[in-house]
Amino acid sequence: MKVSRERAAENRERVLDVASRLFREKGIDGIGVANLMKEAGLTHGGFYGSFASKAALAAEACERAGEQSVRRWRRIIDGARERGEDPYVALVKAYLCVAHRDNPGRGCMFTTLAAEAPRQEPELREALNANLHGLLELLVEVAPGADTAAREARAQITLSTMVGALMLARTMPDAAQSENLLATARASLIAEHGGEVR
Amino acid sequence: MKVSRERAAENRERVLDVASRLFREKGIDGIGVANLMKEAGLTHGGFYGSFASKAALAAEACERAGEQSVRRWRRIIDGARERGEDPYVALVKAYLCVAHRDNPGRGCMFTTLAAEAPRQEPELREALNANLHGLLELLVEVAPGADTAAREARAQITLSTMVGALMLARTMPDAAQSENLLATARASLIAEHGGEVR
DNA sequence: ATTATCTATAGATCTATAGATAATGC
DNA sequence: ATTATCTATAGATCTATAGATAATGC
Repeated sequence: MKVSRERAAENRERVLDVASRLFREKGIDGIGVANLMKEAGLTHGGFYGSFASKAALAAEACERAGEQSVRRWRRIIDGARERGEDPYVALVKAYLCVAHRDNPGRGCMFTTLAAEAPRQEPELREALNANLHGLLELLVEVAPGADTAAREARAQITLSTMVGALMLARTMPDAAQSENLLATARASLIAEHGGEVR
Repeated sequence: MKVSRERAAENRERVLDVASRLFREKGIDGIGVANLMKEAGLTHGGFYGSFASKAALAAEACERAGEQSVRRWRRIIDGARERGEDPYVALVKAYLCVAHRDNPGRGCMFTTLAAEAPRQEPELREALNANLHGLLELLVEVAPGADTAAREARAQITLSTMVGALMLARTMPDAAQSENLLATARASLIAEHGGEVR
């Protein structure tokens, strides 16, 4: 049951897309090649025609997830500017929301894969590091602060707070408490806007 | 080769201690019962005399890690007060340091196990939630803020920032950048002390 | 006699590969 | 003829259990 070259390329893309979601949802050790391929509508053995190994797929899936993440942040920034809104506030609101908390498979890699990254291949760790610098760069562009140094510091702190708050919000079984934590972090980061706390 | 009842209890404790370290270092799926027992100086089969299952061990190891973490924070707070230092500042400095970054096996569970907790048994998730509330309680006690509500908010934000910053610091392969991020987060949280930013 | 621990193994799962199959693309 | 995908399987590893062993503790 061979398919056209074009269809084969589509299949490879679909495997990558499924992998980037399932690795975030279940962890890299939490999903096997066979089940991953089944989810993409293909069989186990076909995998090794498109990828050298599971580790190579994981690294490529993380690269892709990181690039998508940066593009998404870019769109949020541009969209906010077009509407005359503050892009920093828009980013914080988009990150610290219930939909992001409840969809780890499509969300920020740091909250789902950073803890296991040190045990993975260098290529995967590099993908995470590239994503980290990509997001920090965008944050420096929009973060409040008098000079570049202040904005760089603000970017690091904001990303740290957002990553931590999302993870803690996912830890809380009580929905009201979880939403309260998200709201508190959101309010605090947005209050920093303009460089002073009211 | 049977051992005394007392020695058997010691052995069980050692397995728990090894597990609480190795699970944090390698993830719960990252270390098997056989290797874990070998690390504790026992054989694979002996495990099931002390624990009902690997999942039961994981939950108990997390409970223990959480309790140790809370006791450690308590000691830092009490020690700082005895020396006339600010306990909030002492906690932030102890958490956001290079030694903690480089020793995930003995450090905060949220940075190592929170991402895989949703896929584990309810008992383990409950252990993480209990730890979260235990640490927040201590932070509310020492955090800056005019009233209880302000201190509760400050506690949630500080813990979020610390957890996120430690994870991002572990992601950076460049040691100088990583230490810079830790220092920035530390300075920012400590600057909040007293309730205002200078 | 009881029981903590050991050896050995069943059964499941996982990554990767070998060889077969059948449709594409020259 | 080439090649994308499939079936089948090798070899490793993992959890859990069964039965043996030997020291403890009545």
